[in-house]
Amino acid sequence: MTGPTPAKPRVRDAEATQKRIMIAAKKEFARSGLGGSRVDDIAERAKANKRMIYHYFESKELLFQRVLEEAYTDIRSAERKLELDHLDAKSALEKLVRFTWKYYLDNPEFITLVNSENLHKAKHLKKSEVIHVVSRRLIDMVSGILDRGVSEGVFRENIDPVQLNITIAAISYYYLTNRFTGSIVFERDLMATEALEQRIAFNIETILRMVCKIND
Amino acid sequence: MTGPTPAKPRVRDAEATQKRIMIAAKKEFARSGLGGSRVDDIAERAKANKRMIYHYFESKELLFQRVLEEAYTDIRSAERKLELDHLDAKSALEKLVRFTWKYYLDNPEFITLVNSENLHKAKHLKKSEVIHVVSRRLIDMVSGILDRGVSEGVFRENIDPVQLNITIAAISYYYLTNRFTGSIVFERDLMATEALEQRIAFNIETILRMVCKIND
DNA sequence: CGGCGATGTAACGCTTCGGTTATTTAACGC
DNA sequence: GCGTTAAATAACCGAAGCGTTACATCGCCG
Repeated sequence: MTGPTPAKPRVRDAEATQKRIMIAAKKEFARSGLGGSRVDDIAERAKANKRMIYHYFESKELLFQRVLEEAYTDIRSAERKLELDHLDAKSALEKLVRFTWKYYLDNPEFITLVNSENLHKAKHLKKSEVIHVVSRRLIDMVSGILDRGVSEGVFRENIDPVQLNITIAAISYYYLTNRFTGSIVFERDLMATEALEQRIAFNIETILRMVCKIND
Repeated sequence: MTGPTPAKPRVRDAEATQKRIMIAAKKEFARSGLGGSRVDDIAERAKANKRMIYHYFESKELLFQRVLEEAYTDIRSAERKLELDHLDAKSALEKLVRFTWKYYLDNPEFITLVNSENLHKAKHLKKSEVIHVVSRRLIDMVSGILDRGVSEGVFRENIDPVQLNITIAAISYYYLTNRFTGSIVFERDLMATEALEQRIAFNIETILRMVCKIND
């Protein structure tokens, strides 16, 4: 990707400018949503000119679509790198739950982008081509773990992989996206270190008790 | 509140106007978020004048705060009307899970308002006085059910009522707030009647398996 | 080395939006 | 009925905000 001439410093670099715009846009969209973000702010943050945004991305909405697509392909690609196949089913599932939690925690912009997209009834994601390919692989992964768990005799039968997938995401996603109102409603700092540790432990237990035949 | 003269029809009715503004604002804020909503649109929808909004509510933000507060007191008051005390612990918990699901389903604006507030880091809810009172009652309610379940010998001990509360909300909330992107990612209509029935069943099972000592 | 497309800058235009001012009109006590 | 106060309207203002236009400059290839 860096090309055959990495030593040659280019003053004008189309690729680098686009990347800076994407990174800046992701941050801005995550901070303020699609409607709340300002194109001028994105340009400034990207150390680029507003004209460049329209040159490379055509419109604010198309830029948002690109950012959103990248966010989805990024998380799906990280999931695939987990290499869960060589683990026993229970360990694989626990690792997936842990991964999901940590990914949301480390990449809070993913959550905000998805929230913003749902406020717009997924009109941008609808136009995306790649989304189906990467999504199917995730479902297949969970489906595979479930099947393996049944063969091993540790998981219950006939669990819908989609429902499980949604639940794994839900228990981490909700906690983190609503951390501000949640900290007020429940009168405790949900982002304190011990609170976070307590939550991931609770989440693992929730999922394992859901799928496992026997619970200690 | 209606006063001693309910039969007398008043052309100018401060109370009614304020109520119309609140209802209109709730719809608009739910549809577009705080940033995406337009004060003019709220005024039009309320069949009032923009000046009236500023007269009664001072600013767009304070109007949002009032709408948000009302949304919270509404759901908490509905929860209290459930009368779960006379039920056995397991039935009470199942009823609460069903209620939460149905409430989010019937009042989608609650979810969008909370999302919008979290995008703003709960700056409006922070200023609210009533929120703590109504929230504490919810936690006490779940805490009571858990205690009763332990006495009855059906629930496990030492389950954190706050974590359980969060999880009950999460598994319904996430499914519904992300129904648009979810329907694309999972390639099925998450809002189809059978899909909704499947989900509530899955959610009840998730919660009961989490707290119950023995699962069939 | 010269021209041409790709990369970049700056300033502007037209609309929208939150909030205000000026003005009108209904209700109600006296 | 009449004057005062509260309720309501409409026209307006300044600031943003998205997107464009006009203009400059770099790099590359013939």
